[in-house]
Amino acid sequence: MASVHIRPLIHKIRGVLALTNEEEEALASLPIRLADLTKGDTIVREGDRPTQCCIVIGGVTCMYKYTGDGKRQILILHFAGDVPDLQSLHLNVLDIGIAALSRATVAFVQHEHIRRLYARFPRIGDVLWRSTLVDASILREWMLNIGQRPAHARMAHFFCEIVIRMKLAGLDDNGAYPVYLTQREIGDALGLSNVHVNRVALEMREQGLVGLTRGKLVIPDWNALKEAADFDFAYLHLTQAQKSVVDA
Amino acid sequence: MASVHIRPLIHKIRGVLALTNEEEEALASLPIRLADLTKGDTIVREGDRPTQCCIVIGGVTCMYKYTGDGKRQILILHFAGDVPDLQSLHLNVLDIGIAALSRATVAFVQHEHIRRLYARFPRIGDVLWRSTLVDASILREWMLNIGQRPAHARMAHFFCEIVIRMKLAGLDDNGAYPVYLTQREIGDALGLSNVHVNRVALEMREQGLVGLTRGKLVIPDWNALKEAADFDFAYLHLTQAQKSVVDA
DNA sequence: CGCCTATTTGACGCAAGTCAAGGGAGGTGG
DNA sequence: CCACCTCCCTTGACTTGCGTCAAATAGGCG
Repeated sequence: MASVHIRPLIHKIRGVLALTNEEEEALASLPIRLADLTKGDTIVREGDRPTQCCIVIGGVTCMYKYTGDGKRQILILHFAGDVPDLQSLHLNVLDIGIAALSRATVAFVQHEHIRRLYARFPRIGDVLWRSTLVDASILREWMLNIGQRPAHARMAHFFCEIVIRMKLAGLDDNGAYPVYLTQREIGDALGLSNVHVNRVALEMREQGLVGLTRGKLVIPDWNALKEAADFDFAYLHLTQAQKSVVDA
Repeated sequence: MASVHIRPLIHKIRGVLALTNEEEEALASLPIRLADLTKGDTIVREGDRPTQCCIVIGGVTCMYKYTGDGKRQILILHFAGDVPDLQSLHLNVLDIGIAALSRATVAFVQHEHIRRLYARFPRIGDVLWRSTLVDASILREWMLNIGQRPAHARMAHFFCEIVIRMKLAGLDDNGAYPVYLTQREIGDALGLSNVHVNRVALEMREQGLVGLTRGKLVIPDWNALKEAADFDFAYLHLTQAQKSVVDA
């Protein structure tokens, strides 16, 4: 009973590795449980001990964490093909929560099935491990961003990353990117207040760096944005195949 | 030619896994090249394509990253037994630099030897993978710390983590912890200016939360510090064995 | 049309940055 | 053994980026 839903994951893996038919079939026949989510739905919470991983099929999800006095930091976003809580395979208590930031579809796969897949196809295991390392690299860049860059560059950098990662996931809608982020959420991701995000966003709009209307992100001048962001691809660890997708 | 130098790594792995004699011997006979470093020495830099990993044997090292205009963010510290650039096994270009923050000894192991070790002893491979996930968890907590906590709590949190991780590595010198951090370095780790670190550090000293003299960190009142830090262990993913070390 | 949520705007305050200068402490060389 | 140099810590005065509070629009949706 091969599933068409798993396609985004296969697409993502293909960016790193040329899959054999056998491997692809094994992926396609992973037993999954689908869930449709609306904006704001929680997928897993801090302290959970999941027995399954979650694969993003469509929409945007975020990993987040709260301080004791209720301030939220959004740690990373995930798009179609990403597996946000792959770590739960090795760390049994979750240190983070994951929620949907837009309407989203996710697929749940029991750990045992992933482990069995690894055992049969170590190359797939390696790619998944690799993807956790790329996520860690993204975290590091965000930390640099939040710790050292002023609000303007910080936001620009955030948008640069989103654009590239959405392009990779095939979510480019003719130069518009359907993130459905509120300014409050952007603030939680950047360590800024919603009010300040608003001020900076208006400024960036005037400068023709980004447009953000009705949840769609538009970049009128990529080079200007990249410049403002002090942006360097390297941390995304793109393969040759992925680079050509991004450049297109 | 079994090496005594690798002990800290074995110690760390033992915190997670009871090693068989065979496994331990394989670890002890890993071919390594030792290097003695002085404070400030660079181990690897952004853009490198290493063919080896680096194991911290003694001292403190840090992973860091610079913005285009020369501001440094320290991303994570590493102590005896840690393997800071394990990621280089799967990602061939480094997105970060690593340097010594004190006099330090590190051991270099060629990738191929680590891969061979994995192949023979998958359990060791799993523990090493796990350790990259714990590092990622630490990064996430730092991001929350930098993004959402005010300077006072931020610093307190930083010290809490250092104490626990140094205890785990067996570096507790009767309640004093030999970090050799300058206030500038602490600032680079916390996204604060050195001047502000100084002001907050003095305040914390007056409150009896931490003492930091001649590179030795002393915690007069652990509970008070923990309280001030909004600190929760969970993100360190300690095993039962490790918890009992920390509580001691 | 009316409600709810998100964006926008303004006024104000503060945490933290910047600049600059002085004082220690450790290391080095004459 | 002293003189000097170099970091680092400390302090003060001043500035500013960003947060907070509060209220006024503007959109989307039932």
